[in-house]
Amino acid sequence: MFSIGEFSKVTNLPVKTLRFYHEQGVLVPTQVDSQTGYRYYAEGKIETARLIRQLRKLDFTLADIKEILSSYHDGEDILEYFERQRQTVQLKLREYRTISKTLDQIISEEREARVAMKAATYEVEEKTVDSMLIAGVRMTGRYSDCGRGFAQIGKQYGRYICGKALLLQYDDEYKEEDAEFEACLPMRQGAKQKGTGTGDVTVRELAGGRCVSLLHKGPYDELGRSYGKILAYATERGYEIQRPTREVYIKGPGMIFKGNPKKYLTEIQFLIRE
Amino acid sequence: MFSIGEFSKVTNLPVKTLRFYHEQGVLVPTQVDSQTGYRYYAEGKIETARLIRQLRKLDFTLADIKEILSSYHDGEDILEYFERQRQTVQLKLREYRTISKTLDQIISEEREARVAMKAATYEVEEKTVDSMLIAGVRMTGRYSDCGRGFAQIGKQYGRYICGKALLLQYDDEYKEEDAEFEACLPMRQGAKQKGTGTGDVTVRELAGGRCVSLLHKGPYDELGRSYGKILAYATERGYEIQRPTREVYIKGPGMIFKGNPKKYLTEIQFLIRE
DNA sequence: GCTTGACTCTCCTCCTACTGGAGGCCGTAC
DNA sequence: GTACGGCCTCCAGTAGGAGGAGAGTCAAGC
Repeated sequence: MFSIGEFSKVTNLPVKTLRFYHEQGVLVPTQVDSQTGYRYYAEGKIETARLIRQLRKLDFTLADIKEILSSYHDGEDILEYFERQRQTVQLKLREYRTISKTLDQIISEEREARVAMKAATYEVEEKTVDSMLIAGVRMTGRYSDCGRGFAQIGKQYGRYICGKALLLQYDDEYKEEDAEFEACLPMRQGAKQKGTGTGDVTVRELAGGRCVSLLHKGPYDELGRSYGKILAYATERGYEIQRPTREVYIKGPGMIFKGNPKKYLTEIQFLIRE
Repeated sequence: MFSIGEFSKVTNLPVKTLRFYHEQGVLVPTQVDSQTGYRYYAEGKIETARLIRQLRKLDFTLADIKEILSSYHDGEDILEYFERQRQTVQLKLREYRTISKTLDQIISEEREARVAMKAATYEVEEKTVDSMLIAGVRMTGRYSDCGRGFAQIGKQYGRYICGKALLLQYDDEYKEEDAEFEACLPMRQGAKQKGTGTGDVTVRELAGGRCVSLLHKGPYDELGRSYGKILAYATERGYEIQRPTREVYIKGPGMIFKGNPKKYLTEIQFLIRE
């Protein structure tokens, strides 16, 4: 017979835990001195303790363990317990996988935005953009409603998204109310048109080409100034601007944080005919 | 201003939870009626509530959320919180992955054993065994000490194990005390000799071939009877038995459960020269 | 002004699997 | 005599709520 302290050393279970297991009826001492209340464990209990430790490592609850220990003598229903446990664990696993992915995405987005912020000159530049696969929703109304479009794409093609949101503007002039635009998200290869073609989300290749580009830092209602600047640049050089023009949301109100509008970063792109 | 019930509907947070968040100082109502104690939330709190929900979905603790919410106004330390959180989540993810794997392994072993139990005829059979890659520990002593050998292999090559444990017996006769045997575990391709060759664990190909085989059901100390049976069969047919002979532990005392010795299943294999 | 039913309040307990600590009993060694 | 180690019970706390009791409050209908 072991005293609780000795048994604790033998089984690697803390004394507190042994007392707790006794209270819960999971691992009952062989004998309890009715005078002193001292617990004594027979040698055979070591095996039970080992078993409990193993099952706890597999994240079984104490209630399950108690059941397993009692039904264990009978027969072979053990497999069922393990299968149920596997289900439980798989569930948690999936949860954490999702969380981990989301966290990774947020972190890398934030990092990219930070790099872009550092490298930005806020001067008009000329560069080449590649063509890319996009999913887009054509809308008419206020620009501020574009969020609904992004949400719709996210819902249908969420797992294909592979870059920053952009907006295609089809109007020749600035319109407050009935603007024609398209909310777009870049897609990974493999994204395919899903809808029946009721005109909601279309997946297609967006052509690239030579363009003038300007980074705008600040809230969206100050975009006008930057548009003036880039337009002046293009006109000065006699560039012919192709519709639709593009806005790329390098850093805006994210999924989690709305962030500070003064730190929003938007790239304006005018594709030009050469 | 919303009452707690209205705010609950707007934010999809249970009333209980809102009260709890108030108590914890995470989401404090805009105003509390000092007479009635009624909580009232301004519209601006909806955004905060949404943010808290998102962060909870990412498994941040309430304490973290409280900190994030307060430091959020200042600036950009947010990334650090997310990185720490990712670490935490990765840890849990790894834990559950390990558990899930172990559970899968136990379940499939148990299933296999059950199938073997059903299909078993307990008659001597002739069959062909394939050659396989094994890790083995040569030992001298009692058979019952073989557990130490398996443990040693498990420690060094645990992740390569891909089948049932087996025992090679090098003696010509049955020995109680100074038996010569080797505890072996089948290895996946890719397992390579690790040790410096002090003679502990060796990894090598174990040749296959034609053999006579008998399934023994019951405790190990009753193996003798089955050995008698298979030996009689081989002698009768004039087969020449090759050393070492083999025992394959189809079902024995598992990692978790010792199980009922009466249900242990062991295959005896005698390779024969043709 | 009164009643009724829906809301809301505080306070308590419960969940899991322990951990930490206070205060006290028992036996032994010095 | 006392210091020490081992053991006991009981209480509190952890994270993030859920469930419920009993009492007060609000708004609408009569």
